[in-house]
This record gives sequence, structure tokens and C-alpha cells, in this order.
Amino acid sequence: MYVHTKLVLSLTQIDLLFWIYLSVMKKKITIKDIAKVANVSIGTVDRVIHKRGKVSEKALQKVNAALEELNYKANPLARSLKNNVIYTIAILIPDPEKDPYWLPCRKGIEEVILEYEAFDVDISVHFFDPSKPKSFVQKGMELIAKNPNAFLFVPLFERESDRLLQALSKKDIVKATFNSLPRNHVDQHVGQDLYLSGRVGAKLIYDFVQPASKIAVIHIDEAFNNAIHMQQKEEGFKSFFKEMAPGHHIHTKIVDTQHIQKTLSVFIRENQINMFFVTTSKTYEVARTLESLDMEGTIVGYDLLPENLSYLKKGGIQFLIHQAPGLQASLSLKSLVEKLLFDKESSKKQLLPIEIINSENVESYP
Amino acid sequence: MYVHTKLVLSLTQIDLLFWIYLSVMKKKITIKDIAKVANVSIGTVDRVIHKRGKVSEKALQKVNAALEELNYKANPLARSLKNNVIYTIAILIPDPEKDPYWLPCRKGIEEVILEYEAFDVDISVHFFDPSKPKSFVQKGMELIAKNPNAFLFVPLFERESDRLLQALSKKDIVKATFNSLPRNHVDQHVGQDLYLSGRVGAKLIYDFVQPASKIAVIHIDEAFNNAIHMQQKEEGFKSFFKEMAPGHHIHTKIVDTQHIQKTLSVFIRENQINMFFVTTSKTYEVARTLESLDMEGTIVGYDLLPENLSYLKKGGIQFLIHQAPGLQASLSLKSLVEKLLFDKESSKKQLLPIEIINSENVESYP
DNA sequence: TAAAAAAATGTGTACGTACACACTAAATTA
DNA sequence: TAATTTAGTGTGTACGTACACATTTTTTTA
Repeated sequence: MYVHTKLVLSLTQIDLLFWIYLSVMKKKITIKDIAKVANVSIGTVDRVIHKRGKVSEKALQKVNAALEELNYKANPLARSLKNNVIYTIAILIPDPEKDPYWLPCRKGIEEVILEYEAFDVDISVHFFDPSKPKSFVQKGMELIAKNPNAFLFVPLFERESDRLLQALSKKDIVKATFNSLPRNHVDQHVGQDLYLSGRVGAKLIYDFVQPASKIAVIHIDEAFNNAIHMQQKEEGFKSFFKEMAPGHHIHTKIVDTQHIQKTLSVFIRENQINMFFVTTSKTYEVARTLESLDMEGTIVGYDLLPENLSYLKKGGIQFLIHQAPGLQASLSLKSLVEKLLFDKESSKKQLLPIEIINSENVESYP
Repeated sequence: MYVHTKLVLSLTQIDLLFWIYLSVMKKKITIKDIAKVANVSIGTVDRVIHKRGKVSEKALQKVNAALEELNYKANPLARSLKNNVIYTIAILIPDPEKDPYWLPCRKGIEEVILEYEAFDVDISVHFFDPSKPKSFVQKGMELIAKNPNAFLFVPLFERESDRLLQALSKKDIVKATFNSLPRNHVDQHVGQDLYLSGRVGAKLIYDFVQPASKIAVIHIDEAFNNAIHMQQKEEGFKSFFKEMAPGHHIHTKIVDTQHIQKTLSVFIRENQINMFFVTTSKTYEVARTLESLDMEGTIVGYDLLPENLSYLKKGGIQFLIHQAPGLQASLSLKSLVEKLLFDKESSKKQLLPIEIINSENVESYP
């Protein structure tokens, strides 16, 4: 009612009829319609929308009224078409050849590239050696030097990431990360709550715990893997047990892939461990060791690597927590593209659900 | 190399230079570029692309060559802009007021509607009473009579769905479903593998099974809920136990919400059941009954209803299987919109992963 | 060989937005 | 009051595609 009254007062009879026509017919409101209703030219409407001044107070009010009454939304297609620039996105991730964990990640990215092939974006993927922080910085700097519109990367190393972020900040390049969250500010992030993921692992193990159970958190390759990652998971894990079974001691062991079998065997036998929370995708190493020792045990670990899946199906691993690297990559890339192309805003920080995988539901994952 | 040779033979010197320029510069190939390289007008290129004939053999070959060499991809934005029709999508889902299971579904749809507000689509949501097949058919027929471009619905009732699908087939309306899969053909479907989901439930329970355990599958409200749904889950559940513990007898019980507490109490006491696989979102009813009987037990059920979550956190329910109705709805609607707007093709049948929820990872779900 | 018919090709316009430029009206100055 | 500045407004064009229509070229027929 209010709406009508206001219009009757501010618009002529004919404009009112046109307004009713627009509201009744299923038709998208264009800048032209606004111009007609406000009885000005589209140029004036355009100046109002973009706040470029040179508009009389009277016209401004009429246009703003029409804009609001008709709930005008600019057509993103026409806007993007007119815009006519090709956005470049540079992506830097660990080399999947060096660590197969990143394979689904590359695959996810390639799918998105194909999906937006026909649009005005130029996406390129680059790799660094996950065991060499230097290669990360070097590649990163190279890419930044080319001034892409956005830079998406996995901040595996804290200090080195800071350097890249600093370089990026000077250049007005959109900063986006996934998998790990760097200390410094980024414009967009997709990841998982690692602390919570540790608690999930704890709960899964806790369900099987007996008074005599011996529990250990195993970190593999802490040296050149993401140390903070593992720490946060461990903290989450321990916090759960502190709440639910305060008396239960949790062992912690850091091992190297080098002599992993030997080191682990000794550790397991010495401490009589029969329940394991493995904080990395190399969970299969623990299962393999247990197998070689001909021992039974409960193992909860991370990620759907082929080796892990094999043990999951055989029963050597009870549960895997899925970090969905592929989904993380494709989601972050997609939001980046849509931000640039249609300036669609999505939440800065997106935390993906922590997915529990057992021998059965694994079949439902692609 | 081959590519070059072919071009040298088929194009003039100047065209070749232009081709090199196009390849080197980061620039999207337009119909105009093709016309220039093939040395014809854009009209001719257009006729070739749309196979509208009236093109000489020579021109056709030149254009096709250029199209392929330059890997032309039509700009979906310009195409959609030119197209200039408003697509209508009618959605029919069970009334969330009648069954709260459908609340996230409505929410998911509303989010997508907002997301595409500025685009040329007109999406409307309508509800039917999940306990009244007639209301489903009636509402459905009404919507179909309005000739939307696409019709997305939850085929809760088999026979009634067939009727709607028949009506749809006559009218060239895109048919899409989610949650349940109807017997007859649809153009698009998003759902879950229910048989597998039954197996997942089985595995979760199996991990806790003792020789003395008594296991039951509980169906609640089979009468007006989706009977096939429940059957498939039960089959999956039993198939797992047949494989892993052939001797173990699985009880089955169908109960009505009416006198559920009483019926269940009797059933549980008579059969000494202590492990439950509940095939519907009313899992909390079993937990409540067990609570009132002051008994302990293992319960695995479905869906993140507030009542279920409360028992999950208290420990009355061990695991919930998440059918993600909201995600199913938004995913199917999104693909529908993108299909109409940009004729982007996505796979006809999309099966979502079966997600296992416990008291911890539930926090990571929105 | 000219005229007519048919085939092939090119041109112009629209979609909705954005922006440069041209123009008109009002305000200021001489 | 005329000349000039300035505020306000309108017009035209481009983005890339699609399609109607106009134009040119080739083929057929008289």
C-alpha cells in the first residue's frame, strides 16, 4: 500500500501504468525500464547507479525511487560481456608427482578449467616441490611477477607464505588459499577445521577403547610436511580424551618415512600400542607395519590414497578422515572465477565438513 | 607441426599471421576472428556453426578448419544475453511444516533462488502434504499446466510420480528429481545410493557387535513415508550382515508414530534388542524410548534433525547418516538453472556421498 | 546472350550494460 | 542582454551472438 501511494505521488499516471505492467508481467527489469519509469534517459540512470555525479537532485530521487520499487538487479551477463577483459588466475600447489595426496587436487582444478573454458578467464596451474620451501618461494615469486588478477596457493610453509603474501599485498592481486590457513590475511580461504578433525579421530577411536587400550598419535614426516597441520590435529585429539577419559595416557611418536617400519615396530612393541591416530595421508605405513608384525589394532587416519583404501577394505584401517583436497581446490577456484567474472561474493572463510569414511561408504566417493 | 602445415596450405599469408597473433595473445576467439581467418563474413560463420545450410563447400571447409584450429568456444554470456527469454522452473517438494526433514531442502532452494536473482530465471517453490498422495498429484498437475521450462520434484509416491512424468513427457518440459528415484525416465536426478547407505549403517553397527548382541531394523511410518526408500536400506543392511556374520539374525519392525513408545517398548523388551538401525529421520523416537526404558543401546539412524542431534551429542545415538536434503535440492536446482541458461550439461544421475556423522564432526556441518 | 531463379554471402540490428561524446538548459560573467 | 561557463541530460557505440533481410554471385532457363 505504502509503495503504491508513494508512486502515485511521485510518478505520472502513465508511468504508474507502466510500473504495474512491469510488476505483473514476468519480465526482468532493465536499465531501460528504470529510465522509462523515472522519465529520464538511460544515461542518467547509469550515472545514478555508478554514482558518477552530474545528476540533478530531482532526477536522482526519481531514479532511486524507481530502482528500489522495481527492485532492479543489473544483468551480470551483460555486465561481464561489456567488461571484456580476460582475468588471469595463477595457481600454485605441491607437485602431485612428489606427493600423490595432491593428485585429486590437480584433477579438481582441471575440471574447473574445462568448465570455464569458454569464459574470459585464463587459469594456469604450477607446481612446487613439497619437500623444498625454496622451490615454493621461487615459483611463487615468478608467478606474482606476472601480475595475475588472483593468486591461489597452498601455503604449506608458514614463513615462506608470509613472504609471498607480502609481495601480493603490494600488487593488488586477490589472495586465496586452500588446505592450510596462513598466519597473515588472505581474501579467501577454503579448508577444514583441523582441531575439530583431531577430535573426530579421537571420538572414532574412543568408541573402541577398552581400559587396557594403549593409544598413540603418529606423525609421519613432520619434517617437510605441514607441521602446524599435525599439531592442530594432535591438540584436538588430546582435548577430546582429556574431556572423556582424563586418565588415559596418549603416546606421541614422530617418525620419518626413511626407516619407518623399523622405528615403528620398536615403538609399538615397547609401548604395547594397539590404537593409532595417524595425522597424515601416510596412514597405510602404520597398517603395513602392524601387518608385518602380525598384530591387530585400531587405526584411524587421513585421506583416500589407494594404499589407504586397500587397508580400509581389508580391515587394517577402521576409519579414514577425508580432507577432500580435490573439492577444496575446485571450490576455491570456482569462487575465485565467479568473483572475478560476476563479482559474486562468497564467504571469506569456508570450512568444509569433516567426512568420516569406512569400508562401505568409501564406495560412494568418486 | 601438422597443424601449421595444414594452415599454410589452406590459408593466405596474412590470415596465417593473424592466426599466429591470435594464438600468442591472450585473447578469446570470437566469431569475428573465425570470419577473418576463414576470410568470410560472420554471417557465414554463424550459418556453419548452427548448421543452417546455405554455405558453399569451400567456405564450409575453411570455416570448419578455422573453428578447429583456433578452438572456438561460443561465449555463453553473449549467447544467453541474446537469447533473452525468461526460463521458468517449478519445484514441488513435501511441505516442511508437515515434516521438518524438508526444512534444509527449502533453505537450499531459497539460497539458489537468491543466487540467480539477477539472471533470466523464474524459480517458484510449491509444497504438497507428504501424507497425502492426492495433494502431490493435484499440485503437480497444476504446475505442469502452467508449462514451466523445467519441473523439479521429490517423487515420494511411485504411482503418482508416474502420472506426473507422463503428463510432463507430452509437454517437452525438462524432468528433474531428487531424493528418490522414480521408476520412469527423468532427465536429471540427484540422490544417494540407498542400498549402499544401508550397508554403511550395517558396518557402523557391526563394529560394535558382540556375540550376544540383538540387532533390529526399525522402520517408522512406512505407511506414508517413502516405502521403497526404507526397503532398499534394509536390503543393504541385511546384505552386509549376510556377508560378515551370516549366523546373526536381524529383527525387523515397522512402527507407527502414533503409539510408537508403547509398541517399541514391548518389541525391545520381548526381543532384548540392543542395537538399532533406524531407516528414517525419526531416529530420535528410538533413542527416546530407550531412554525412557533406562536402557543402553547402539543406535544408527538418519538425518540431522534437531532432536537427533541432541541425542547424538548426549550419546543416545552413535551415528547418523546424512542424506543432505538441502545439498541435494540446491545441487539439482543449480544444474537445472545452468542447463537452461548456458546449456551446460551435467551428468544425468548424480549420487552424493554417504556421509557418516558422529558427535564430533557434526560441528562441521552447517 | 539476356533474363530469371537459385545459391551463397554480407549487413544490420537487437539483447543489457558502460562509457565517451554531443547536446541542451541553467547559471555565471562580461 | 549577449557571451561564456557549467550543470545536467541524452545519444551513439561497443561487447559477442543470433537471426532477419539485403545484396551479390552463380546457375539455370528461355
